[in-house]
Amino acid sequence: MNRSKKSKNRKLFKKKSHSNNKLGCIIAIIVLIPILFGVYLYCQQINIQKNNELQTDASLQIPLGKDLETPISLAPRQEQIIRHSGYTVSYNKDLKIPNWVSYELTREETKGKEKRGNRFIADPLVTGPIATNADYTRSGYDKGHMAPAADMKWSPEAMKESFYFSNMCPQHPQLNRRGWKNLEDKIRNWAIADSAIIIICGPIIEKQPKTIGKNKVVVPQQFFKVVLSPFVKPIRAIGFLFNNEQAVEPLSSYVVTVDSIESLTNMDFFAPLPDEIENRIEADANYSLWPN
DNA sequence: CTGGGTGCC
DNA sequence: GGCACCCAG
Repeated sequence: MNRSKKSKNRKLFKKKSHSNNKLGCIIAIIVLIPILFGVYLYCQQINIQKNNELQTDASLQIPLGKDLETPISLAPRQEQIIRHSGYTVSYNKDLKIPNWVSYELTREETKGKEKRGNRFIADPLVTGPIATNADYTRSGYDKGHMAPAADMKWSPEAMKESFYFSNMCPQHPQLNRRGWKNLEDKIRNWAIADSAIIIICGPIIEKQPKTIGKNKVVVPQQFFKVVLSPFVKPIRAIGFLFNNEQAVEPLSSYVVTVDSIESLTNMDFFAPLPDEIENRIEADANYSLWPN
């Protein structure tokens, strides 16, 4: 009896120990999985940092972030600067069009799948008059996006914002649907190739501009686009200038220096860059340096 | 909302 | 063909 009890006890003990081991294993796994996952994420982070170091010339001390996207106006003018999630706009209520629109497009953002919205509406953050659909209807001009919808596929919010009239200019159909669109397509490819691209674009207005619609929406004479590839070595920038008319020539024929667009618009682009770098890249207009 | 138009990869 | 820019009704 004694023996039997002892044996039973031992059995019980053994059984208990076995069950403890099992429980221990499960707990260990539960604890280990998040730890391993954390380590994995940390390694990825290191990798990303490493890649950025590889792609960026660290010695240039390039300040990253929104400031590079925001041009400085050298001449006073009507403007309301609005930062949307997908782009920043300087809206001009006197002209009923933007002075400029800027945003950064990353490689990741180009992979977005959000569908084109097509709902053109007033910008809820604009104070003052703004264009309507009726102003554009049968005007002979397209509602031309400055920040294109196709660059906002990464977020429903950004997609919606891109259809605000603060992001729209009267644009010749044969510019909007051809030269301008071709440039947008090209820049998307550059964003993929160079990991990110900073884009600033807008209208150029003549002295006595034509207007359309009841709201007298100003019809720009020209459109500019300046592009910065901040993560390549050497860093590069390029400018484009289109007349607001049919644009069917190869994109290279619309290339100008960023400097020349600064003169035309009285704006300073990419000011946070070290002067030496800024001066060099803004005087350069070499289309062949850019990815295909 | 749908249908139609055009150009380009 | 699909996608991008749109237009009109």
